[in-house]
Amino acid sequence: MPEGYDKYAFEPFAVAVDLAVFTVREGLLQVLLVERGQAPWAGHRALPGGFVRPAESAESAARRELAEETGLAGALAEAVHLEQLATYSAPDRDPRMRVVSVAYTALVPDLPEPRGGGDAARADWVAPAAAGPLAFDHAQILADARLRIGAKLEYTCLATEFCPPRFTLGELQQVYETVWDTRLDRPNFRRKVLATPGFVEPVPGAARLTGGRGKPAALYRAGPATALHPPLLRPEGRP
Amino acid sequence: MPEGYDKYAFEPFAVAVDLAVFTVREGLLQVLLVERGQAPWAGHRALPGGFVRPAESAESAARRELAEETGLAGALAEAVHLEQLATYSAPDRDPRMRVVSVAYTALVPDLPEPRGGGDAARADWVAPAAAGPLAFDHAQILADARLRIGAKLEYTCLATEFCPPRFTLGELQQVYETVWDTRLDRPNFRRKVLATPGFVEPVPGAARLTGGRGKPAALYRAGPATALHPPLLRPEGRP
DNA sequence: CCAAAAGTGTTTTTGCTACACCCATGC
DNA sequence: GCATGGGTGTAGCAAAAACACTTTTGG
Repeated sequence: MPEGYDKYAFEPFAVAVDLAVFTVREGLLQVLLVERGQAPWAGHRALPGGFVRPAESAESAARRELAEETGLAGALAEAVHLEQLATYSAPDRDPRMRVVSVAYTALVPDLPEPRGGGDAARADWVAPAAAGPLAFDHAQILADARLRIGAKLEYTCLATEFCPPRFTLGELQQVYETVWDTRLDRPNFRRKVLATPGFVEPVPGAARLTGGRGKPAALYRAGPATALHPPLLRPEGRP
Repeated sequence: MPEGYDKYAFEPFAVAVDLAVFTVREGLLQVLLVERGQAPWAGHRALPGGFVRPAESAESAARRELAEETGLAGALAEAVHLEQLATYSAPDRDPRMRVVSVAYTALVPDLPEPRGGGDAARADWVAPAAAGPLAFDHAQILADARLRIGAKLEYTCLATEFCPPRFTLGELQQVYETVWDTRLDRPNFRRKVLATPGFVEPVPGAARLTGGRGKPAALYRAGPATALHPPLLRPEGRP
């Protein structure tokens, strides 16, 4: 680009962010979706998102939108795991103008009801299978995000992001079982998790909690580790 | 965005692609870099790249730039492994205007000399450590790309992308050793690779080849598999 | 007492590591 | 012959799968 380049010479690009915010609720992996009130794709569900402002990065925009859509307070919103997924740039993905969208994946624990914020009518937790046709290329983004999460559970400590600050190993196992849609052997799962230094730490004050009937479970919190060595492979070769 | 939104109201964004093209040459992992002839960052090396045109996607732009910079013919350029890495969007990453860059990673076998094409003076293969300070945030992009490649060798069949169409298991092992900067046990490596269905296939016509002295090695080609189950973990916990 | 969920122990199997060893070629 | 790189065999160890079993709660 030469010095005297005219930055207004071309049809301009807009840069947006789209968010795939996941949680585990009622034994299902659910995603936060908004209902579009206006054309195009009026009446369809869509991923929450918005445009990147002139002075902010895509990551900042994503975190701002996340706070708006989930209604989380600032300090809480900053603790949420947010990760860039991919960028979608097909020339015709938005009929209004050329929009390049940077998609992010966020993982949150089971929150109180989401607040519909910003320009979107309301935001709801929906199981991806029951979402119906999505606006734009959001079905593709959602599918990519789902694949990525499943893969990352294998070799990172990401699963704890779905859990509240204090959780039981049973809850953690349910996260894996929900995301992978498999059953895991409890004794073996337990050993694997506890054998990985820094994955989870026991809460020292002998605290316990019961999820109904059954023996009370010990409480853990997320540890400082971020990677899982060796990985926790999902059973895949077996029926 | 309301219907009557003025697409020219804001300072426009430009969308670019940057390419981290890797190869394994002379026992080193090398990357394709161009030398910048003009400000900003004149005289510094940079990743090859360019702007996304109004009618193309970022992926198309990346493939176009790849063909231009490497001088590969069309059919060959399409076979090259090209993968989106991440998008870099810090507001001040380019002093001229707001540029959001979608970075791609490409893996190519040891090619004949690269051709300097397009607006860049010339392109050269350089070992990342010997590249000197890079323009813009390209050092960050390069570091991210390097990490990603190392990780992907563990659980994908990507290593074959560094090899010519017909290769020996010794060459494949050298790819791993070069990227990971470790030594691997030949018998065990061999077994792992051959035990993974679809990773490599023997070239049936008992073809062989010698890289100098020593026993001639059997030739293989890349198989249809794309993932590695179980993964080929790099020795990391051991001295 | 029974069901349900947490937690412990044990056996079997698998896969990986680390070597030792043979084969074919150039010098 | 000998150095060099390709290819095969094998013993030992360690992790993981499968499953039996005990513990502690609610009804």
